Amino acid sequence: MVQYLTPPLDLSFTALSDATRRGIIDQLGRGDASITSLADKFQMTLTGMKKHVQVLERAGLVVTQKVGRVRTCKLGERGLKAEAEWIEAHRKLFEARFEALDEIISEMQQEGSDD
Amino acid sequence: MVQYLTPPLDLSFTALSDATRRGIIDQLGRGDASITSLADKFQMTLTGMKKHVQVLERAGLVVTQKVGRVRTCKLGERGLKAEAEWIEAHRKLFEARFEALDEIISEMQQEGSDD
DNA sequence: TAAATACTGAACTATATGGTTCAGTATTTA
DNA sequence: TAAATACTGAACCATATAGTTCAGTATTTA
Repeated sequence: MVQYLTPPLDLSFTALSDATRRGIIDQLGRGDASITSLADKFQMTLTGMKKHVQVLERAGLVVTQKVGRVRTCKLGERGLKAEAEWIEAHRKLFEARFEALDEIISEMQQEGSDD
Repeated sequence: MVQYLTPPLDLSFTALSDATRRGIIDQLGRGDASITSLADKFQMTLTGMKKHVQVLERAGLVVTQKVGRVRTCKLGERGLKAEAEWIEAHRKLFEARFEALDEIISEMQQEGSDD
C-alpha cells in the first residue's frame, strides 16, 4: 500500500484560498499543462505562474516534472481527502448547532440588540 | 426560505488556513464563547484573538454579538456548504486523473527523469 | 551555430497575516 | 463611586502573497 505524505491543512487551505490557484486545479483536471500554457491561460507572467504552481506543489496538490526545457504540471496523487474530511466533520458540527430550527425562526421575529 | 449570503471561497479558505482559527471553529462547535475565553484557551492576547475572529466573521463562518461588555462568538448559519461542494467536486476531478491505476504502478517500477 | 523557446532567480512593490504592546472606552460589580 | 472586567483601536514588527521586471541559463529548432 502506498502512503502519500499529506502536508498540513494550513498549506492546502492557503493554496485553495486564491481563485487563480483553484482555476489551475480545474485546468489540470482537464489535462497536464506546462507553466507557459498556464501563464497564457490565466494572463500572467511566467514568473507569476511559477509562484502559484510552487504554492500548489508545497501543498502536495500538484506535482511537476521538468523534461528538457518544459516543466509539466499535473494533479498530485494525494488528492483532497484530508481537506474533505476536515470540512465534512466540521460541517456536521455547524449543522448540530442549528438543528433547533425554531430557535432561529423565533430569533428572526425579534430585533437583536446587536452592534 | 432564508438565503444566507455566502462570501467568496477566497475568504473562507483563507480563514481555514490557520490552525488557531480551525481550533476556534472546533471550540465554538462545543458552545458559544467570548473573545476573552477564546484568548485564554488559545494562549493569545485579546487583540490577537479579536483579529482571528474578525477573519472568521469576514468569511461568514462565525457571527458575533456584543451584549454589555461581552462579545459572544458563535458558528455562522451559512455553514461550510459552499466549501464542501468545491472540495467534493474537485476531489472527483483528482480521482478521475488516477483511476488508471496500472499506469501509476508501472511508473513505480521505473525511475522518472525528474529534477 | 544562431535564434527562439521555456524556464529560473533576484529584486522590487503593495498589501495581508499573525502576532505584540499600550492607551483608551464602556460596562459591571463591590 | 471606585475598581475591575471586556473589549477596541492605533501602531508596530516580521513574514508571506501576488504580482511585476529584468537578466540570466538551458534546450530545441532552423
